[in-house]
Amino acid sequence: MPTLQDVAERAGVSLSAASRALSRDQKPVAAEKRERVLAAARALGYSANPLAQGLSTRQTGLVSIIVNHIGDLSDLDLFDILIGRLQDVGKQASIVRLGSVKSARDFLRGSISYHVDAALIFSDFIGPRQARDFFRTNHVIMLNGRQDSQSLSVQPDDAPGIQQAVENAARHQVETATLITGRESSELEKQRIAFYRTALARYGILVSTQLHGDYSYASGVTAARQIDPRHYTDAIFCTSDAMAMGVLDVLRDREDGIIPGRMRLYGFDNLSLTDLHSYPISSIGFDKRDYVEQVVSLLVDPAQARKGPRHLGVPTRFYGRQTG
Amino acid sequence: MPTLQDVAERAGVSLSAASRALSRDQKPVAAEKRERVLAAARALGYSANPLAQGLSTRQTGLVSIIVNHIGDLSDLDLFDILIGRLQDVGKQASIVRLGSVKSARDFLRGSISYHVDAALIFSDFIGPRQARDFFRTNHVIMLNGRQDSQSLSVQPDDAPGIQQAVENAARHQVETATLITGRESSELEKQRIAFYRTALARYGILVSTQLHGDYSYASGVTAARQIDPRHYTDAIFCTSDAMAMGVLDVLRDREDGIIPGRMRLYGFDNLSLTDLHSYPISSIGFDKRDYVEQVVSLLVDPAQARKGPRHLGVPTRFYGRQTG
DNA sequence: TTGAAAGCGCTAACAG
DNA sequence: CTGTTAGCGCTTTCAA
Repeated sequence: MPTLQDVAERAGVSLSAASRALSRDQKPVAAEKRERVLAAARALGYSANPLAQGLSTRQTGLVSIIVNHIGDLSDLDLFDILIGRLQDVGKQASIVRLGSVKSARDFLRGSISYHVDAALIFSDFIGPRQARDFFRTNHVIMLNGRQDSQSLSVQPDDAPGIQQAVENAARHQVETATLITGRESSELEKQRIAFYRTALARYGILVSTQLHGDYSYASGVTAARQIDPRHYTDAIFCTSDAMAMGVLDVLRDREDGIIPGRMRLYGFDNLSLTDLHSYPISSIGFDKRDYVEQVVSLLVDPAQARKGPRHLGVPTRFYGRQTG
Repeated sequence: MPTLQDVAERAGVSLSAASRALSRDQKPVAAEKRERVLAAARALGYSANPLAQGLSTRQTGLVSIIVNHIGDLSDLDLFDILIGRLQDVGKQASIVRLGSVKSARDFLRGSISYHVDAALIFSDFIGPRQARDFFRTNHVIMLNGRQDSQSLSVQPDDAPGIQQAVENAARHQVETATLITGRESSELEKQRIAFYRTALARYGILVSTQLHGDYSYASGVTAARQIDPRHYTDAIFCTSDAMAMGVLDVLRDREDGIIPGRMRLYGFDNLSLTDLHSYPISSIGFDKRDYVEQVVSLLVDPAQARKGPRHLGVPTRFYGRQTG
């Protein structure tokens, strides 16, 4: 592998001149010299060693994405866009799956993830304080809904989407609703439930039942089976599309049937799976590209990020499909 | 951040002694000295800088996963297991999404991915020769079905699963079948189609039609709409589950109905989505954990890998569900 | 066993 | 603008 030294020699310049010529920011180099260096680099097939660069500059070009595990359907669409955009701005994505790790801190400390330019925290195992302790970079972006005054974060604003969904229900004469939620341990989920209840109350819709799941398809199936058919309800609001899918499949099997007409079903996340003909579930979600842009904006200009608003929001909206 | 220097000073030993004491392989150090070093490291909360280590050892602990894009449903289950196992063996996964990159080579050269311990090629944009050119490591594992005598690879063996699926069809008196395939530009797909045709011929099942899709749900829908209802067929074999899902949704809407009874439907990939009640599609697939173990086995012991068989296989099998 | 010292490849002060 | 030089933090000879 050719080194910068080789390039410098071939171009007949000093090491530092070569370094400056190849630097991505404008450094003082005679135009003619720069040309010779670039030519030499090209001829040799030179490419800088990022490890050596990182050792000097403390920048690795790596961004860690910290998740519990992947396969949560709701994340997939997002990650593809996110990783693509990271690459656009010259960053590499490294995925850390905390689910299979005993101690997150020890694991991270030993790995290159400790030295990333930024860490994007999706895992709800990690709070803002821990996150700062877990990474050498002070550039941590909380995306799990947890945050404090020091941290940076991007968060969907659930209120508008929920408001729109409930308004849609009201417009269709819904009078009583069932709420199927996820883990109430999460602050985010608590807040979300509050939004639903407020919006429903505003339109005079009665919450007849509230059931708990864990966001998964299976838990949606379980919850739906608990709904007493004699206990009338006009609409079911789920805090994840996966649960709504489970609910839909159970309701289809029941003789009293469902949609459209008898009952309305609303999901959450706006998964691309809801485009499948068998799961035409009305949902609530945010624009993924918009969200990713917010994240990237915090990433590309750390200084700016520290001055501007630290907590960015992305509005959700209602996506109507057959079930709502 | 404490450095090795700090640890050495605190322990009252030389830099190199500290290095040896902390090394993961057995290096000659007096037992008592080692203890002091370890204690000092613990006290200081020391953790080695992987960049500096990498600069010396040329090992980064990073493994690149090269894909076209993520979101191909068939990969998701696999990646979760893969990333988890990589972490188990002390490697970090970095995902490179080629879809959004103009020149793969230039992109990789400039990034830390060029210096990874190993590269796992899922993207079918890259052949074995290019792969060797694209990474500094000679440790490239082809997982896209492309390979040559020099490369390492892991590949599902499609034959047994296809054989079993066709046998299942034959046992249920299937006499004519429709084949819905993906891009025939791929060698892998060509071979797969050959397996289907051979197996079908063996049982005297006639292939009445062959249609082309691109593995996606949408293309399955399109293909299914092209099937002439008057043109009788007992079974449809799709080379992806996503296409089979599209087919199923179209057939459901048709008055002549489908499954069970009239027609059998077989997918490919054994997606976890086929566990959804609405898509109970019989499929063909391999054991994901088994597959990942093969990959990891090539990874952990490079020397061994170079001696043993370079091309590892994982058998597929038939997974019966409602449609088959 | 041990420690001094020479790198690994690059960047950034610093003095011209 | 330029070249010299001192690191970045760690591993690994090499003599002792």
